[in-house]
Amino acid sequence: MTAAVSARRSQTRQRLLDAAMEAFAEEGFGRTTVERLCERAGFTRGAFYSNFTSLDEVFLAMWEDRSTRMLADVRAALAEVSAEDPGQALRAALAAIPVDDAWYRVTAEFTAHALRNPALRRVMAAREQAIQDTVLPVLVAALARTGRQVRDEAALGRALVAVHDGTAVQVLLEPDDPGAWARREELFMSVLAAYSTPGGDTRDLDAAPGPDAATDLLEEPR
Amino acid sequence: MTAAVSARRSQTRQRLLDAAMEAFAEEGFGRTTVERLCERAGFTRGAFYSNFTSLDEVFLAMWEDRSTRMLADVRAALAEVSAEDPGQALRAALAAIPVDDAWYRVTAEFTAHALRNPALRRVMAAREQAIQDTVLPVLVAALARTGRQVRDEAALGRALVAVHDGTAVQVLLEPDDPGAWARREELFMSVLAAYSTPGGDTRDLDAAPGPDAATDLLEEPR
DNA sequence: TGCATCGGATACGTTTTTGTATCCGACGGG
DNA sequence: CCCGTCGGATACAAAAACGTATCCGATGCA
Repeated sequence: MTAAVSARRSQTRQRLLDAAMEAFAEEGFGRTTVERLCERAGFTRGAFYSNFTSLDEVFLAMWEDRSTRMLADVRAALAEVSAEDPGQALRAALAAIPVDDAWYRVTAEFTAHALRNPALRRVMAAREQAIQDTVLPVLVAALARTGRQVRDEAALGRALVAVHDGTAVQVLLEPDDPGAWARREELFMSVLAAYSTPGGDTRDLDAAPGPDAATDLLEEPR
Repeated sequence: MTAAVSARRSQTRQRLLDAAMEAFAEEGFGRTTVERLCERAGFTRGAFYSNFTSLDEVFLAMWEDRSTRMLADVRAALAEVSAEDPGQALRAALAAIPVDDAWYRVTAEFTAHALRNPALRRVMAAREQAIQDTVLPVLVAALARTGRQVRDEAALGRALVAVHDGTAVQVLLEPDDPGAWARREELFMSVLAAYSTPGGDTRDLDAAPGPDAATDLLEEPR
């Protein structure tokens, strides 16, 4: 009964979600119409309204679907290389979080959308937290293996996400610039270095080098 | 003749552009209709089609208008504090480039749009370059005054822009988190420190500390 | 084999949005 | 003071998008 029939249902639902991803990426969320979305999926509007109630709903469902899948990929990729050095661990994480044209377009619009909707804001914040929770432990462990200690994991996590987002646009906006990728990695490494200290042991925190030290240095020219 | 009459014209044009900014920010570019845009501006569609040919055109014109204005603000703000230390110079620049909710929404969508349109991509790239050209000299000078030298200005410029973009979202997405702003500044300072070396003189570049050093350090655990 | 259910298609009327073609009033020149 | 031009409003027709109400076929169960 519900076994095969519901399988069919979730199949069409998925096809609709996939079509949504395509459509939103190519035409933009706002300019996408229910009709054209259904054309892509090979269904009629009837199917759509049977599975969803609005484009907004699909947007959210699709974004969650995709980013959940992506997070799983990252987890899987990191599980394998977790025993290497920080540079390699970071590169593995970067490789697993693809800098994808289409996905970036969609996420950019979703972000804009989320900035207008508190509920969506929370969804995005939670997702970012999940990404940090996945990536940080591996990175911290790899750093520790080289005798480096992270002082403020939360700050490092946020910094890495910010750098990822910021550099991803640059890379995508200038696909011809070959140096873009190198600069991106360079920045990542710098941040990793700046937010960790060489000491395996916890020395006096206030005196330790790191971001705070940099701030102090720059604040008071001497 | 054309003096007062064209003044009137450019006035309404500007009011339309301002209304576009509002509308795109609140409703999103895609969901904005010519009609509603005109309502905000207090005109009819007639006025719109007399000044523009499509929403896309307005989008571009409006974005260029706003970002040009913003760049002028930055220039003005930096002209005043250029004699201070790097920290203050950076903060001045950050203050002049406002992290504005509405503007961010619009820019996010514009970016997504630009990723689909080569011409717009070039517009955005040029704008980023202009921002870097405005901010970097001041920053480099301020750093030099404290005896610090920037090794790769282009790389630093890109890094700063990336960090700005990346942290701006975070700050906006979590307006309640008081630590967000502090973390943002911390990251900026770290980058500034990582991309400059303490030597006022140019030593052997390959041996100097900095991003490359960090990369090397992390790549080969020892 | 017949029946009930469920997923999706079809068909329909309605509302929005669009773009243009035409009109009106104001302002500048003679 | 009258005329021409220009900016914007009005009016109109066409098209697009919507959401629902209804129908049809397939699948699962008795």
